[in-house]
Formats: sequence, structure tokens, C-alpha cells
Amino acid sequence: MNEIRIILADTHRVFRQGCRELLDAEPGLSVVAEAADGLEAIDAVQRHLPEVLILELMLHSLDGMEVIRRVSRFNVETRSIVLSTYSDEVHVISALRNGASGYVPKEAGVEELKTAVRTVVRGEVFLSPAFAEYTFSDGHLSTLASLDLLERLTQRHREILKLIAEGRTTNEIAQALFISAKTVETHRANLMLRLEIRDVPGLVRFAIRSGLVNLDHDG
Amino acid sequence: MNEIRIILADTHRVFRQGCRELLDAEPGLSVVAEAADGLEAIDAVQRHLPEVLILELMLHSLDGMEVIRRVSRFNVETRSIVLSTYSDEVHVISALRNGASGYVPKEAGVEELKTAVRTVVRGEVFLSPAFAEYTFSDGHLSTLASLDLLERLTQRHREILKLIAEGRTTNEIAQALFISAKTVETHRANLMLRLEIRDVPGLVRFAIRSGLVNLDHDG
DNA sequence: ACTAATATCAGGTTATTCCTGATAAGCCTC
DNA sequence: GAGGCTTATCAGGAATAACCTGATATTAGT
Repeated sequence: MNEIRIILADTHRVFRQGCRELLDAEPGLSVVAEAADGLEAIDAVQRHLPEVLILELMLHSLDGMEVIRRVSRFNVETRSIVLSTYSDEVHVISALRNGASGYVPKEAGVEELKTAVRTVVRGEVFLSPAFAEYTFSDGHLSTLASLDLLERLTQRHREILKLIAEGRTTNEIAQALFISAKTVETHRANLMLRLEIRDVPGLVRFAIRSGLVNLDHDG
Repeated sequence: MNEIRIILADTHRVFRQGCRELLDAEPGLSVVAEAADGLEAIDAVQRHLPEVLILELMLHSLDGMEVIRRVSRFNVETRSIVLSTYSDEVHVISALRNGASGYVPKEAGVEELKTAVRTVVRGEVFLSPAFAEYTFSDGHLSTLASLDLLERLTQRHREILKLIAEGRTTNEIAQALFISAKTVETHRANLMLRLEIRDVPGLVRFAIRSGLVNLDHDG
């Protein structure tokens, strides 16, 4: 009989071990290798040519997205299923566009994962029910996915965002940049629109995450 | 014989299922319940009074750090082991200070996790070898300092600080906690006084530094 | 030349913060 | 067990900031 051979790629060893246990327990499924990062994943796929690659997007050395891209280009027989902490539209759509055949959030159970495996080996696409409403209609999303959010801001925006995250008030920022407080307000509103962030704390977290400010900036 | 009863708290069902499989396979260990978020974790601990709680720090509804704090205060028999994607000094130290008995990164294998379980039930602290230098290093004073400050806040203060840093408005916080907006204002003013922080961005940075909130998605 | 994006600003309305109080419950102490 | 300390709760009114709408000048792109 044809056994479905699987490769598991995830940074976390406990997770791989547990997942492997669950998948191996299922008749017809067999985990033939594990990978702890992107390069290992590519390596393992080329060596074993498995039917399915299950991978987390967040991987070291080579991003999960890049792994999908390469596998879908050079190992067309191997289907990729994303099993990730990310469950937002941007990642799901981006993964599928890059060649993934399935997407399962880690919130789901093994049952769903097994279904996904069997679905993709039939050549179909498996999308977790939770993502049903995600549509891949417009091109806007693909650009959104590939762009670094910081790049979507103007220099002025970044300048002001930085000052906000450092705790300066609107008036202080105005004085520092020799512009009107009203202008600062407009800039703030605009950059919030672009980042789709609705509150100042969200801006601060974003600024820290993107390296615009660091945490020991005390006031 | 005395079986070690364990509760597993993690957002991701696949992960819980896999982990449970691995732990249950070990003689003497038994996973008696799972929890998908912080409140469920507290609930499960109070119902089962297990020897060990294994939890991820990133949890919905109630932060992992807060779960540790409550468990260590109200369920002294239960030892908490953090099993997290986070492996930075801030989170490790913060978890231990809040009452965790062990910290294992998800990069580690089950063997290490089992060792951690057996170590903490003996009343000792288990720290993953990777973190060995953290406890003794005096380098990151700002981290330690902010943790001390965090302990000077009341429970209510921390609760409100967390919500502020997550981007909730004063009114939203008031509604969430069933108190008046005026009271929330007072709490905010008081905790700002104690922390000697004068602006909201400062609060957000402090909250992140001390592990009260994380940088990931909003909510 | 026309369009889009950027940077600048204002008026007026709404919402929030800041300041100055106040009360009641719980706890430690002497 | 009376008095002080901390905590949690709340209000009125003044000061401030945010929000919405709309406008203009400059540059960059096609």
C-alpha cells in the first residue's frame, strides 16, 4: 500500500516530538524526518522527497514562506501544509500564493491536520474552516503581505511615530519639528490609518517591534 | 503509588494533544486536564489541584504571567513550569519572580520537560541549561529594576496597566472591570505616580519590559 | 499636463486627562 | 479597639488632547 510520508518542520522540538507521535499513530501516515529550521527543511525534502511537508512559518535560517516557495518550485511532488501560530489573513493568503496546499492553525486539533494531509495528497487544497471567509480576490493583499509595514510609512511618519513611542506629546513633537500641532495630529492620524492601528499603545508596540525605539527610553 | 498529575495550558490544541501523548507515555506522569487560555488554566488548577501546571506564557483572556502569579499565591501545592516560545531573559526572570518553579523553552525536547517536572515536584527549581547564566547575571539592571517596580503595584494596578498597554481606552477598561471610568483614571494616575512614568507610551514600554504584555497582535 | 502622494495647517466638536477632593473596607499596630 | 495606612471606589470642573472635515502648496510620477 502507499504510505504517506511526511516531514515536520518546526523550531520547537517538543512540538515536533508530540506531533510526530500523533501522526505516526495514524495508519497510513508516517513521519520520515524532522527539521528545526528552514534550511534543514529544504534539505530533508530533497533527501526524502516526501508526499507532504508540514511546516511552521516562523523558522530560523530560512523563512517558512521561502521554504514553501522553493519546495513548490523544485519539488512539485511534495505538498506543503502550513501549521502555524499565525492565523491572520495576510499569512494564510501569502502562504497559498507562494505555493502551499494547505493551512491549519495550531489552535486546531490533530484530526484537522490529518484531514489536511489526506486532502492535499489528493491534489486538493485544504483550508481550515476558520479561514473560510478569507478571499484571494484582489492583488492588494499580495502586496500587503510582502511589504514591510515600516516601508509603507513616509520618513516624516516614522519620525513622528518614533517621538510618539518615546512619550512626547503632540505639542512637544510640534515644537521639536518646528511644525504646527495640527500637522502632527494629521500625521499621526494618517500613519495610524496606514498601519491599521487605532490606539497609541498599539503604535508603541509596533514601534518597539520594528526597532524604531527601544525599551530603555525612559521618561 | 504517587502519580504526578499535570495540567497543560497552551493556546494550540495540536501542541497540547502531542504533548499530552508524550507525557502520558511516561510512567508516573499523567495529564489530567488541558486549558486553552489563562482563565481555563486557573479553573482547571482549582478543580484538580495538580502537582504541576505546565503553561505557555502567551495565553488569551489571562496572561500566562498572571496565571503563575495567582497559582503561586492561591495554590501553593501546584508548581508551575513555563514551556514557552519565549526564551529571553526578561521572560525567564519575570516568570521565576512571579512564582514559576521551572522554565523550559519549546526548542527543548520532552526529556528535558520530564526532568523539569520531576525536579519541581521535589521542590527544586528547574532552569533549562540554556538559561543558566540568567539568574546570576547582573547585567540587565533595567529588567530587574522594572520587575521590582512591578511588585510594588497592586493586583488592580497591574490589571489596569496591562489593559492600557494592550490599547484599551479608559471607558473600555471601566466596562471590562465593572467599575467607573473615574476609578480607572484614579488607578492610572496612581500607578503612574508609583512608577514615576508620566505618559502612556512610557507605561506601554514598561509593561512590555516587565513581561506584562507581549508585542504580538492586539487584543 | 495631469494625477497621486506628501507635508502643511485650521475651525469646531467631542472625548479624555488632570486636579482636587471624598468615602468605605480591610489590615496592621500599639 | 482606636488610630493610621493602604487600597479600591467615585465625582465635579478645568484644562488638554484627540477627532472630523476640509484646505493649500509642493513634489514626484506617468
